[in-house]
Amino acid sequence: MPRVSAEHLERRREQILEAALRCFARKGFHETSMQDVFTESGLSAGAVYRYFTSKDEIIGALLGRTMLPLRNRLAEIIRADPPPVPAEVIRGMTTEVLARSGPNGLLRLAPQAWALATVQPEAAAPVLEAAAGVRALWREYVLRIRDLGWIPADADADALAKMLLGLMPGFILQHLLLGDVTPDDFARGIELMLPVTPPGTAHNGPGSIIGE
Amino acid sequence: MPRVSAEHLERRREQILEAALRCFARKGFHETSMQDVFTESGLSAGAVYRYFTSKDEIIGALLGRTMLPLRNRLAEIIRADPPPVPAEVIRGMTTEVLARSGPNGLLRLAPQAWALATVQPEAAAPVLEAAAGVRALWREYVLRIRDLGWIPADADADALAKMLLGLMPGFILQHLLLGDVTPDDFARGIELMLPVTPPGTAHNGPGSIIGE
Amino acid sequence: MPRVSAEHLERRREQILEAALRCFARKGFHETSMQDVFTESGLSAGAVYRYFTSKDEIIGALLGRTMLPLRNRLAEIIRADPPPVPAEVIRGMTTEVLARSGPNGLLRLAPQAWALATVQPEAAAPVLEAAAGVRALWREYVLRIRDLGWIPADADADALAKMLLGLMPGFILQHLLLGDVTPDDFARGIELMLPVTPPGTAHNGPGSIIGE
Amino acid sequence: MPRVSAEHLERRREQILEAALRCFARKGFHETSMQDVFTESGLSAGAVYRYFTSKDEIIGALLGRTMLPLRNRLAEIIRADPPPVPAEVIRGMTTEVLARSGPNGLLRLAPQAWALATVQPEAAAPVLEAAAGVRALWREYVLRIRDLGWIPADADADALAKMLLGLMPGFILQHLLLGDVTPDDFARGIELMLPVTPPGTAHNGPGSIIGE
DNA sequence: CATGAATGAGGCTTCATTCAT
DNA sequence: GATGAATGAAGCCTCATTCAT
Repeated sequence: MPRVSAEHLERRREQILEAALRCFARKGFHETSMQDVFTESGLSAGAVYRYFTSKDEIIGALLGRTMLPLRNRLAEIIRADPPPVPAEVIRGMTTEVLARSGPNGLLRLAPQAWALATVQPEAAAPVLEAAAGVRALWREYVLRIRDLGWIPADADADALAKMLLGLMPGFILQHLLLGDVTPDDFARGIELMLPVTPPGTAHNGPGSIIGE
Repeated sequence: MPRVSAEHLERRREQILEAALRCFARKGFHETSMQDVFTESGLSAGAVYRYFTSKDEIIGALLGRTMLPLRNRLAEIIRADPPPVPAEVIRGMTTEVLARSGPNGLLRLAPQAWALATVQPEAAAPVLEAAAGVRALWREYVLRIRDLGWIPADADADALAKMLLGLMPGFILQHLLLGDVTPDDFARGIELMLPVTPPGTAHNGPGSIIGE
Repeated sequence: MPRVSAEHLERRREQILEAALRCFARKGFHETSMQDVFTESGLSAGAVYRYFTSKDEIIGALLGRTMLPLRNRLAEIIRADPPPVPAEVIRGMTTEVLARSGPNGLLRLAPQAWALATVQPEAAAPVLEAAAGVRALWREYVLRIRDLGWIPADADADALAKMLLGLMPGFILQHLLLGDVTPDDFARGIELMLPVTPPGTAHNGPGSIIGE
Repeated sequence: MPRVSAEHLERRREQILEAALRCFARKGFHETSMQDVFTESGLSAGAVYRYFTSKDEIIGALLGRTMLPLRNRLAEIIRADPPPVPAEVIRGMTTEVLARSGPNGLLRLAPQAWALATVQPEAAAPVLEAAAGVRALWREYVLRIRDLGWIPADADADALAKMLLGLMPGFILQHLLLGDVTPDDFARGIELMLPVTPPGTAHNGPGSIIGE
């Protein structure tokens, strides 16, 4: 019964990863013991080790996913036609951050993923990949609105992509640590800084993409 | 060697803190053992524990300082008269990041500090304080240039401060992890987004503050 | 070897406790390292710590038992019908001391238990309880022989119980330290001091006065 | 200046021993660190180590003294002429125990001394010596009252001495641990057990020796 | 497949003692 | 003589991982 096994295997892995995510979000990678994961997942040590060969593998499996919700959301947002103005993209992204920062939210792991990547070359790979992927999307967006003439034709797309990407950690951290930032704060900030108005549209350009 | 000066004591604390910083920057808080710190500092276990009562206390002493170079630099930059344009402030800050990200650079600890604060309430205090302090400086800057008429009089100073503060983690991370961002990238990005031209000045406004 | 019986668990606890007892009897609580206990028990550190959360808990588990053999023996002795004369009770108790003072004898721990209780409030509880329990038995015995008319009806049962209880530490210490006391010594001493003869048995009834 | 030096030396030693006694009485030998002794004595590490070569030496110096007050008192009491009756001797001794069980009282160390002697051959010597000395005094007393005809001429002096000596640890422990025994309790107990009435004297024989 | 008891290296910290000043 | 900073061995305990059942 290969299919059933594979399914079962996958389901178990998910069960473990979700339990581990809750633990890690609560206590951090190092303060979480495997015992915590066993307890949270309701599985035994042997069971968990049947699906993952080590704690690091569990962390690794989670590491790559950390930025996934943001990446997916960004892809979705910027590929709308016509594309939203920058402020709306930012609003969409920050709203996503809020939605994914709960006890089960992958984004809770983001700061830990960054810290780990800073210090463990082998842990860095999935994080770097994710970052590069998000950055590529920002670049795609910048190119698109540059083509649309919303920003100067000689605007440095790479530099702008780096900066826009760079906005997200700051929002995540301020949300997680200070808890007093809203999507509106960043959206308004961007609006002020990059007050794009698509030619021939009303003052606010395309409508909000939130909940779209 | 008894009866030493208070100065000597302070120097020892610094010696330990610097050694610990190097270790932590290299391996992270958790992967660094106290033995590593003893070795790196050239002191014995007993000596180190004469000055700090625990590993956590060493981490704590470092945590509060992590953002200090940025904070000091920002204060220095924004209080120039006349104040630099945003792009130049950003250039100054990002340049500072580069300067303080070496093996002894406190900023190497920033991501770990964030991660820790996310997960350990008692470690969070110094980090939050530091963040609040830097944000207050950004706010001060925004108010100043708003008063100067460089940005609209109805600009939301708080929101803008949050966004500008939010730029720094993104730069730090991209520098530490991807290593391919330059002060120029962010400065140009900002210039594009917030192309302030102080009334009555030449195109580029106040000169670069780098190296000032 | 998972899924073992509760009985197995209990046996392991006993195994550890017995090993610890041997160590403690030999070297004392403080001079015994946990490593000693691991070695003596033939278990690993992790195994021992699965059953006891700390060295103090092991000591505590032993502390309460220290006086148990004496308490049980005393209960057994005094509840005989008719009760033995005081000298015989003392002989029985001191004989028990001798029997339980070997390398595995709980009584070897008694002096350490007393010393610890003297100095660590949290360790005192089980010791005090045990002492109170034994004293209550002595009081029960005194009341019983008073009712039988072996001692004066106005004899202070509490005072006498305190004194009889007080005899045991002195025997234990002299046995453990000087090694030259026998049950006979104390039995004869008591016989001389409290020469009870149940009425109708011999010519010397209770309350007979020495030197008369 | 040899005399001054010797005096000074002795005074310092006493200062240290008294401080150590307070510490040991409070926390026990092992829980007391040398640092505690430095602090309590107001001396530096170097100073203390000038007068004692090790912690064990300090403990040893105290160990021998532990029973000294009892021994001295017993000698004083039993050598009165005529000797007090047993109940009064016991009353005198237990009263002494009460007087020497305060925070500076050497008797506070007795249980620890016994425990240590039980386990460390080299620490046992002074304790055994002290015990033997006190026992010899009891024997002397027994012989004396036997000669006076207060107890049967064929009474086993050694056995009785062992038993009387054996009473003291029991009183000390009950006082230190349970705190509810009085000299009266033991005196009355003994009176009941060994109601000596010196021939030709009033009911109570020689008066109380307390405070004599 | 699952269980969970067992392993043991390694982490943090204490503390008696020394010795340069 | 006095000081107290420094030493470093050794202690207690945790925890990722394995494997007999």
